[in-house]
Amino acid sequence: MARPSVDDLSRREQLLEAIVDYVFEHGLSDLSLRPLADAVGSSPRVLLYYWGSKAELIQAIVEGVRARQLVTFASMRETYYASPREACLDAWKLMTQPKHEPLFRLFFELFGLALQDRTTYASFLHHAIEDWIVFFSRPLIDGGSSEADARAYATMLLAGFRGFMMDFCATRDRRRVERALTLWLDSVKNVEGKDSRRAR
Amino acid sequence: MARPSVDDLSRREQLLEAIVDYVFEHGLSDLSLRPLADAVGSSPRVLLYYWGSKAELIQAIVEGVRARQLVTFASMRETYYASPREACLDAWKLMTQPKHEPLFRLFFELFGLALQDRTTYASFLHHAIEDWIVFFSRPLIDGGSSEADARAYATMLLAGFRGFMMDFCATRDRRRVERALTLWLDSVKNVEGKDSRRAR
DNA sequence: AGCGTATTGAAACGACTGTTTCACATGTGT
DNA sequence: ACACATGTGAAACAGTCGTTTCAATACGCT
Repeated sequence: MARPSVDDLSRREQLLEAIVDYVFEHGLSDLSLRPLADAVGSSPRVLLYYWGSKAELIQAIVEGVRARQLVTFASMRETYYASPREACLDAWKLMTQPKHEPLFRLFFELFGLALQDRTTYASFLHHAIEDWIVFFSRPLIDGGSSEADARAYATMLLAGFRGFMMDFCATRDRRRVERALTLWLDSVKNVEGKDSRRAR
Repeated sequence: MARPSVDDLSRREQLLEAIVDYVFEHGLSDLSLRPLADAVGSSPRVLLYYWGSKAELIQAIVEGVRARQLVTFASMRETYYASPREACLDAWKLMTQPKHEPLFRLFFELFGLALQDRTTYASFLHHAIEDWIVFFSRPLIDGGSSEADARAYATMLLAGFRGFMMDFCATRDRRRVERALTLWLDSVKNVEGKDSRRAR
C-alpha cells in the first residue's frame, strides 16, 4: 500500500509510537537511523521523508517521550488521598514499578543530554521542571497559599522524588531508599495538608 | 622530543588532565578522537598508543572526572560546622558557584549514560551514590547511630542535594530553589546533630 | 483512462568514525 | 657506535553516519 487508508491519517504518529518504543529500549544518545528504521519496519528514507531531518525527528521523539510520561502518571492526577503522606507513598510505589524503569532511565539520559545542549533540548528542560512544579503546587494554591510559597514547596517535593529516584535507579536498593523516603516524609509532611496555612 | 624527560613520567597523566578539561567543556556523549586530539595538542595515534582504545580512554576519563569531583569538594570534608544546617547551606553555596556548573552538567550527563549502559559505567554508578552515602553518614555513625539508620539519613540528604541541584542546573532559578532548600532544611535538621539518638 | 500527488526502495554521496600500518625520530643502555 | 625501546606523524583501512538522487510504485480524482 502506498497511500494510507482513510482513517489512517496518522501513519506518521503510528510510526512515531514504534520509534519511541525503540528509544525507550535503546536510549537516545547513540540513535542511528538505519538500525532504528529496521527495528520499526521502515527505512531511513521514509523517516527523513516524514520528519525532514534527524534533528527534527529527535524533537518529535522527545515530545513523544513527554507524552508517554504524562499518560503514565495521569492516575496520580486523578486520585485523591486523605493525607499528602499517603499520596507520596502511593506515587512512589507507582514510580518504582519495574515496568516504569525504562521511562526514568530515559528521562535521566535526556536530562543529561539537555544540560549539555540547552538550545536543542530547551523545551524538554523547561517541562522537566515546570510540569511537576505546577502539578505539586496546585493543591497548595487551591488551599490559599501564595504562589511563591506553593512553588517553593513543590520544588522541595520534586527535588526529593527526583533525588530518591536517581538513587533507586542507580542502586536498586529499595530497602535503604524507602527507609530514607519514610524519614523524609515524616519530616516534611506537616508543611502541606489542610493546615497548610501554618506554613505562612 | 620523543622521550619524556626524567621527572616527566606522567606525560600520560598530563595529557589526561587536558582531556578531562576538554570533556568538561564539550561533554562525553559525542566525544571524538580527532577533535579531542587537536584540542589537547596531540593526535589520535598517540591517544590510542597510551590507552589502547577509545573505550579504555573513556574509563580513564570517568576516573579523572571523579578525581576532580573529590578534589573540588575536599574542603567540605575538612571543615567542621556548629550545626548540620549551617554545613548544608555552606555546601550548597559551594556547589552552586558558577565555576562548578560544568562539573554538575557532566555528572548528570555521565549519570544518564551510565543508566543506559550499566556495564561500561558500573563503577561510576556505584561511586556516584556510595561515595556520598559514606561521607554523609560518617558523622552519624561516629555519633552512635546504627549503620542502617545513618545510611538511610545520608540517602535522604543526598537525594535532597541531588534533586535541588537538578532543578538549579536546569532552571538556574536560584531564588525558588533556595527557598525550597530552606524549607527542607527547616524540616529535617532535627534528625541529625548531637541528639541524633532521638531518631532511633 | 489518465493525471497528479503521496509514498517508498535502492543506491550512492561525502564526511566522519575508531583503528591499523608503516615509517621515522629520539632517547637510554651496552 | 650500535641495538633497542619509547614515542610520534601521515596515511590508509573498513565501516557507519545523515542525507540526497533517481526511479518506481499505488492511490484518489476528474
